[in-house]
Amino acid sequence: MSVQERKERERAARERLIVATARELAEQQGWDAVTTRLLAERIEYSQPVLYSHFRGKREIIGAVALEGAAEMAAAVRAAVSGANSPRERVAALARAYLDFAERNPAVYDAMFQLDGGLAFADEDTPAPLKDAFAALLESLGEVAGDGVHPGLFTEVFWAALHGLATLTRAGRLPPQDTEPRVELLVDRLAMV
Amino acid sequence: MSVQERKERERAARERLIVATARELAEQQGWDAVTTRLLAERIEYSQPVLYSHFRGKREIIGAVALEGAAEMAAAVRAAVSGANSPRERVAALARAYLDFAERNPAVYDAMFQLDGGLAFADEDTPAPLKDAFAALLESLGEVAGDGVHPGLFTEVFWAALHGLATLTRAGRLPPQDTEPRVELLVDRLAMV
DNA sequence: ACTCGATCCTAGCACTGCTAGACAAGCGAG
DNA sequence: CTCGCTTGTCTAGCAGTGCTAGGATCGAGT
Repeated sequence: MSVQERKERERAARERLIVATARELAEQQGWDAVTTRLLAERIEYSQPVLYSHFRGKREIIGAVALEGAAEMAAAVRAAVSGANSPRERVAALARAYLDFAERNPAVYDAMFQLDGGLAFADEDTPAPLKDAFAALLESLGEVAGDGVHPGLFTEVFWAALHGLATLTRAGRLPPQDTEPRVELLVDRLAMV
Repeated sequence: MSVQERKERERAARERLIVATARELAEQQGWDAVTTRLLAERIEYSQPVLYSHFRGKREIIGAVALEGAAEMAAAVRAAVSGANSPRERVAALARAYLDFAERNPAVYDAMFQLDGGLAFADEDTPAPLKDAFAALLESLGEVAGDGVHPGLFTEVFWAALHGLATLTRAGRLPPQDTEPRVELLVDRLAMV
């Protein structure tokens, strides 16, 4: 069975290569440039190979989104761990979130803007997505305030961050005032 | 010159027909279904006619977005006018905003999600967009709180609403808890 | 060494946004 | 009333998209 195991390993490696290449291409030239043809050429295989790994382009986007969710969760947790007061934890979380969105715009798009065919806020939501939300909940739950459901508070805070991230990146908000916006958001929403 | 005037009138009418049909089609079947072919068929002209009115599909989306911005501004102002306390004004504004996004998802997408080729937060931003932001500013500026720039406060509040609207509609947030989310947002952010 | 199944690629389909060039309709001039 | 000409419209087609059927090829197990 060693042969089969090797093939499966190689296959898994190729799948990772597809996802990594798609992500790289999207970050460099935007998701519009991630055509199945160009992606196939970059991984040095023909188009149909992509479809032996994924149902279609949507699933490739979804795979990038899952990868991004795991990274974002880690980034948020790392940022939070360096702060000691609840106020600083929330501020660090907000900055880490917006920073991630700014540095990985294509991944952020894959997660929230594009259709990756992923289920959200559901029982069959993929684990990385649930965990990313959990990472937010861990720090935000403690500042929800009396009588406010931590989950609900996290949703609202997250929505505010998401709004700032998308509107800024789409040119709807001038980018220079990000820091005061974060300050305002944290000061008002979090009960410290 | 009467002949030319008539022609210009007819041409303007056809342009309105294009925008209205695109919007209708998008609301019914989503923007993916708004292909230039189908749109042309619906208005009972051939494809190139579309390109004699707009540079391309982007500009058609942009036209829908401008129409939507005007309507949203009106909806917000109408909702606000019925409330007397600042607290109620802000709450009414928030509900009107989210209500508009929910009832006109395709228009909302044209405004904020899709690329309509419009300039934002810029000097050559089209008037309807500036006015829509002004409509928000009128009611939100008064509850910004001491020492907080009204424009900055409006941006943050708007971003929060935008986040709630998009995440809810994309299935990222369960739709039933919209009202408590609005309550939380208004209670915390607005200084009344 | 050979068979046969897994794996991959070539070629192509239906569709997209967009455009060149042929064609017809309707205007103003004689 | 007729004739040229501008203006407007349509047919046909291009290049590119996601996706797939079917044949070629390669390699593992007998």
